[in-house]
Amino acid sequence: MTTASTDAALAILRSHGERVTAARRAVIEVLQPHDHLTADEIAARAEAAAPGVHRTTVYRALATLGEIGLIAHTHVAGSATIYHLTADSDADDHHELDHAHVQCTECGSLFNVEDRLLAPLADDLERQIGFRLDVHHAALLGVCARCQESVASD
Amino acid sequence: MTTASTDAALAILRSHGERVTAARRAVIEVLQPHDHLTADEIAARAEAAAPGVHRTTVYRALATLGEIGLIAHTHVAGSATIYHLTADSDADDHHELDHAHVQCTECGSLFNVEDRLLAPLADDLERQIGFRLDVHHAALLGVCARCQESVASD
DNA sequence: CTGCTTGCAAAGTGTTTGCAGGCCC
DNA sequence: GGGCCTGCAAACACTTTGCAAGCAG
Repeated sequence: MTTASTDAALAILRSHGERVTAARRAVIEVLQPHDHLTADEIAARAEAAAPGVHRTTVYRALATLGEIGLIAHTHVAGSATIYHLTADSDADDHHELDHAHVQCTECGSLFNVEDRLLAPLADDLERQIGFRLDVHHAALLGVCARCQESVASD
Repeated sequence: MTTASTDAALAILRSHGERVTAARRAVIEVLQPHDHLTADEIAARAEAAAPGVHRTTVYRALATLGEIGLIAHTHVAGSATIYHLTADSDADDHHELDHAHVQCTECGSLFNVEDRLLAPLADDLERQIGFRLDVHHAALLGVCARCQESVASD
């Protein structure tokens, strides 16, 4: 399950003139089953596939893979950025539909929002100020259903 | 220009059982003319009104004023949170319409987006998953018109 | 072999916390 | 005066950078 799509991703890596290393392979493999991991979580789990991978290396691998477009990241308010594979990186494409993230400022939970819901907004922005919105790049904030009884803060 | 609305804000502060101090007054005054300041920028400018105000104190003042609802903040990707007064805090209410922020991942520029554009999305989220969106709380990311010729990164 | 990648250490942001003293009410 | 606020120092979480050694191609 991992190997097939991982190899596809590595092939893309190579085709961009980048070297295939244990660290980069580990990062991709770790992201396969888990979509919302922080750099530290990735580093921790990568230990299994590539003992000794340093957090620094994970950050650098994430940057490289991100430039190529194999992975993307989402900024979440007040805590670590989360990373995920893009559809491109997954040969099997058994991926769920692309989605944006909304985060509850109370409990921190992340929810997925279908891109479709954000399309009208993106269109408006493009038309009005020429701004090309990337709906995946930052989490939208608010309060989830479960937390709406409690008071608000951050 | 500052004094009138500042006093109104301070009255609200007092009415919440909080003490009115030089540091808190300075934070409010500094935010009056400038809407998008980071904690550090606020601390730097507050020096004028209240010499010696420490960054730490600014953070604590911002937290307190935020809990009361006099100010709000917006998380921007990869850099410092920006703070602004809320409509409540401004007696004169000569405020521009409330707006959300979109940020260019290339040049870092911030743009305002009328809340109106985000209303349909907020409604959808509320209906579908009971999530109450706070459109002001995090900046949306994308690429501005001027930067769209260049390549992308972050 | 050439030089892209890595590991380590250290620095860099942005923000928070512990504690003693100071000021608002 | 009592206790909330402040200043200072230090710690904190996350991320980046410099440099010598290592491995991919």
